[in-house]
Amino acid sequence: MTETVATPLDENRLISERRQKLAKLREQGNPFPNDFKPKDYSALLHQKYDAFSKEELATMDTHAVVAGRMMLKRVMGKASFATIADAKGRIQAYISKENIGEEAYEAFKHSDSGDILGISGSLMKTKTGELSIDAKEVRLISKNIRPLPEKFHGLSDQEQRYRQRYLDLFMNDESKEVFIKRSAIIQTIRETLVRQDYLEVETPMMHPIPGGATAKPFVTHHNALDMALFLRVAPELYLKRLIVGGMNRVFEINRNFRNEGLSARHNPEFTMIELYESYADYKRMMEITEQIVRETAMVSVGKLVFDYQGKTVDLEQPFDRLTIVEAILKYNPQITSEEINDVTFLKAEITKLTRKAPQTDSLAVLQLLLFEENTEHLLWNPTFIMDHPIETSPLARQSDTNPGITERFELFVVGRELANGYSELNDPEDQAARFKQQVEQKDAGDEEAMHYDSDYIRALEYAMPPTGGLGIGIDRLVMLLTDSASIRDVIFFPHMRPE
RNA sequence: GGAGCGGUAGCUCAGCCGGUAGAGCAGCGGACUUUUAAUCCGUUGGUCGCGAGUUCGAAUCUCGCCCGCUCCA
Repeated sequence: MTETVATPLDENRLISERRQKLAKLREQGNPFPNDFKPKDYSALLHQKYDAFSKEELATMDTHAVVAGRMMLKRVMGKASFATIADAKGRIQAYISKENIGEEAYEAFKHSDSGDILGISGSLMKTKTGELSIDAKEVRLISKNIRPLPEKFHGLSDQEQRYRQRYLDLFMNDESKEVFIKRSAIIQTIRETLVRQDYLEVETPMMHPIPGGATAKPFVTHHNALDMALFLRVAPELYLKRLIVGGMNRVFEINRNFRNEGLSARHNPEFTMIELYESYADYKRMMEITEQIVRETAMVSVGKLVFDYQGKTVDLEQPFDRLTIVEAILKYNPQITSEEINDVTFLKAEITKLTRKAPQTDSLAVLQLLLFEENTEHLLWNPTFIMDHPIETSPLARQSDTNPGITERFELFVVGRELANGYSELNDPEDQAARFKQQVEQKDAGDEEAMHYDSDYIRALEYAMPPTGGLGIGIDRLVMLLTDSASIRDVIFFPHMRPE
């Protein structure tokens, strides 16, 4: 397309050798032709023909046409073997001078690993029984001018795997497998919800008022309107406007953006599913969470009891349901039921663990802080934690029986938060008061506190049906179900500092 | 933000009690018509992450910076 050669990133001798080869190929024709149409996938050929013997194959009509990247090449004089990788696997090609002609064979000998080749011929078995295409035609489809990583050890440099994901994908089958599973997991969630009469929707990614989660947003600027816009930290407030509008069951699978640090569990943009169901509550949301986790596990792992990072996770048993207080007591037997309700004790304990004194006197908030410090990381098998304090749950409905507590849960698996759900707050006056509290916190210097969203209050004033809402971190779910240690292993292009 | 580990040929790695860089694979040339990381012979290839310092001499020691990984906040 373009004639100008951009500054090469890392031009070296091996590349310039191949550029010369490419120049020669250009003299003989187009090294990037687009008239070769593969008709077969390697994996399907294996499925179809692996069972036949060498002799049976010889009598059958087995013509096949494949295209793919040459991963390995073994030249032995007048005959060669090449391993061709296509989208669904690998197949070996037997390429002999006798069958493809002197000129084509010479050209093949000068091909490089990483070249994309088109091969047609009939299926045969070698004397060791490997199904191979006995090539009648071998064509260069697309010339590779960069040397491939080592054929035995492959590409193992983590940094390069993330920065050059395409290399990782064709060099490491396990990596490709993770992303295929990721897609299947998302597809399964869609199907599960659509089957239950949910509608998939899209709401703005750019918000004039950031909201829906306590998090620091990214800011950008709209030139024509000359105003600040925030990349969304959550779609929640827009999805609930749709509930007000009478869309009974909605979900959205999309990106959220949070302006915080990077880690093995955090990428600045990450994928969440949020769903809202009218006339449901947080208990129904716990049920649907269990259903989604189990169905996606069956699709990607194939079973409900499996290992994550060398330790068994059991998704088969009903997920444990504990209040924050129950969880602390269960996992910290040295703490008594008197101490757990003693503000002075809680403050001292938290100060000991975090080396700084908590800024609150609220019993429920102190219990939550202690939970985060000494219990959260211990919750290996799936556990719903319930009864979150009203102060830290500004969008959740207050308990009818337990003032100061909301009808909320978080699901923890392998020591990490995986999902968060609640009965939604649909009382516009209560919501307005909660927003005001958030604004006070923001004014006091809390960068993560929410803004007052008067348009959202207006929406609630038109009456929102009682609603259950749920958010599941897709990246973390995929990590769990693909045994991935880092979020970077389940995101194609994780955020990296510039090279 | 802090601590630890790492960055050496295209890739995977060795060398690190200082003496001016090595292997395997890949590449190039040659032999070879059933290989499987093919084999055999020959051969090319390096700002040792970047910058300063110590030293007669630094991949190696010291300091600063950059990038990555892990853990912690």
